[in-house]
Amino acid sequence: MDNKEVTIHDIAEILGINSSTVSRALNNSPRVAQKTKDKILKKANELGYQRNDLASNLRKSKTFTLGVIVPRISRHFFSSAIAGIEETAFKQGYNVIICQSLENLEREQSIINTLVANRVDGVLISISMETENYNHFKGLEQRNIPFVFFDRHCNISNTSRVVIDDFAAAFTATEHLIQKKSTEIAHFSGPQNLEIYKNRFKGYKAALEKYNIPFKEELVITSSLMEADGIENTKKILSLPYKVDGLFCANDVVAIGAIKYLKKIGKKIPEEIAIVGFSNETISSVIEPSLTTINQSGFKIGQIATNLLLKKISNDDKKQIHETIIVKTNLIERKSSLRIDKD
Amino acid sequence: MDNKEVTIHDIAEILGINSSTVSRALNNSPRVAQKTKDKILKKANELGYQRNDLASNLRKSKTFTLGVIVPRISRHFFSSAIAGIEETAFKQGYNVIICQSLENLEREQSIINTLVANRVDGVLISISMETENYNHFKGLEQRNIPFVFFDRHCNISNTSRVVIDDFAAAFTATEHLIQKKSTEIAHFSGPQNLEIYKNRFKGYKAALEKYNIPFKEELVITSSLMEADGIENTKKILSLPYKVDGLFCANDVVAIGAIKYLKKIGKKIPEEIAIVGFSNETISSVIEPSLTTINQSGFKIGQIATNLLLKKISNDDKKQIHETIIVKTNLIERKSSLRIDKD
DNA sequence: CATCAAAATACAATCGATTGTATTTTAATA
DNA sequence: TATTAAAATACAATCGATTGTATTTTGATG
Repeated sequence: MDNKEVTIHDIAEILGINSSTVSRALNNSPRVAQKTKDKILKKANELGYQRNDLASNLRKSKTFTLGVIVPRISRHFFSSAIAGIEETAFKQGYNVIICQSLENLEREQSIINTLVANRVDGVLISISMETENYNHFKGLEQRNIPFVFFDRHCNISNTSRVVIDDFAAAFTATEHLIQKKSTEIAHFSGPQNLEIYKNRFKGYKAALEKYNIPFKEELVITSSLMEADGIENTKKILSLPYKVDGLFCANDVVAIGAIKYLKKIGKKIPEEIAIVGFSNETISSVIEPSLTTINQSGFKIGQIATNLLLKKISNDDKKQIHETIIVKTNLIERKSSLRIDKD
Repeated sequence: MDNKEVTIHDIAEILGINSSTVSRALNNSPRVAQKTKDKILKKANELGYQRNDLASNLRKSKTFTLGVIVPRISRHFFSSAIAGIEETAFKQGYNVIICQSLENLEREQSIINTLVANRVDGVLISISMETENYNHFKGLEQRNIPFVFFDRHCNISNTSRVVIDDFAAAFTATEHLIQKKSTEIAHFSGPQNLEIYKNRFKGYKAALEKYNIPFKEELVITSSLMEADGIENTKKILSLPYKVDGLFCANDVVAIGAIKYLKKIGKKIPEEIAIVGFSNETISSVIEPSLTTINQSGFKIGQIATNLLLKKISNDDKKQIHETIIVKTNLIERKSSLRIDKD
């Protein structure tokens, strides 16, 4: 009836043996006789014993816990990545602490502090849109806590990352619009401190160049890529003195904002303007017209990143090996870019 | 350069003082002179000291951590609830560990074990579809770990819960279909071990009764409420020898499956069949026709549940107070039930 | 039955921070 | 300067489990 928790010492005392034997028995050590093990296990169950991981982890200085930091869990890409991370981690006996930065640098830093304070064995990170300084990651490095970036990485040297080829994917997306006869192609880009958006922008630009389409500054709009931004950005490109007939968005959410607004004002998609997004959110196949987009498997990226991290954790060598793994993407062609070829 | 972590003992030794003073200084205790505090803080920063929460929590037997168990984080309702939970918890200095049961009882049990082993101060739970036995919750009770159910609760006596009035909401939804001139109304229900689905079913039935519409067993189909179930269930009701002209779904996901299938085979929504869902997923306002649904504020429910839990945690009295808080819902009328009244 | 290696168990230090109590230092007062 | 209360700091036990080493027990062998 009392509030006190059952410890191995309680079990030891009741059975008249030493707590070290109880500990070893509960961990199924070969140093304890089977008969004793049985006795201890029985009593432990009887008392509802549950190991105190705080004490255990403290002693072992090992938590079998990974921290995961994502901008927000509600994004399809990230929740799939988390699924992949958890699956891989659980299989190898690791637990996962999921944290969302909500695109906020301060929160990202504070999360890292908490994870360090709780002595996680490693961290998987996809950085926030605000993240421009990398001191908090250096902190992890100094403390010898291995970490791996996935998707939204940053350009520190000597880090491991699992990413997609944003440049190539953006190139493909833009090329697709060109092939669908778009000639004035706008691009809704994200914060330029993030490598992924920088690279998507570069891919867009490179595709234009390949097809000798002049690059126009005013066709590129940088924003936080929220749905509301999609609406605002769209208004801007529609106010240009010429007709924009293609749009490549750095994510699906901003593309969906654009589609909603364009539909509202009666613009025909894809006839008047063809649109390609990025990420393949759940909603993208449902909206009408359905959104052509770059598909990146969050699940697979999560799995690969976790395996890489676990490898780093188990690698006792002082010198960390740093790897960059690039995961394939593909273009899913849907109705938002499906122009009937007129030739 | 060495791997060892900096502890208060290291700081103490360097400064030639006792570690207890260092501890008190870092916790800003009034028992330490300001001059000493400054000295200690400076040295701590210099060495990159970061408290070991494992040790601290062990000593204090308090973690300032809440566990949250949801079926899956990708559901809009749950990710909003988590947002509400985190906001409330952080404000009061608590951290949150998010866990997903993936609708799996075994995982739910294992998560609870992990949370107990890590000595969380309290748990917020929305149970899985498989959850039929409640022993793992009793375990929490025995260990004096306060917990609060939200949304998907279970009918154990003496527990706290934050829920919606599923009966009333379902009644409203069904009544709405009746007012829109539906007479043969099907219902896609979920596992009957969950109170919420039982109550939604009861609300559906009660509405039929009020309007003297005969209840038909074959119009109610129970499933896991996934999108694929929506398709299968729809096939079944379409194969009936009479025409079903209304459909009330116990969640949006199954409703979306139904809409997709009905569209595919060319059935007109809402003209031939009017549909109402439940939960107001993000996708529901985007699909065409947009889905009429019951809106439940996950964020608010999360906030309220957390406040209740924190109240229970800080309440040192042995006897726990158990409360049931009911949060309001509302019907959002969209196109899937928008029949032009013909009178 | 003595011997001895192997098996089983006990002892005690340890992980790093906290905290009640004891001791020392400080500074104010007579 | 002696006295003393208050302020500051030191000491040591503690949280609960783990683990290297020491000791005891067991049982097989000559």
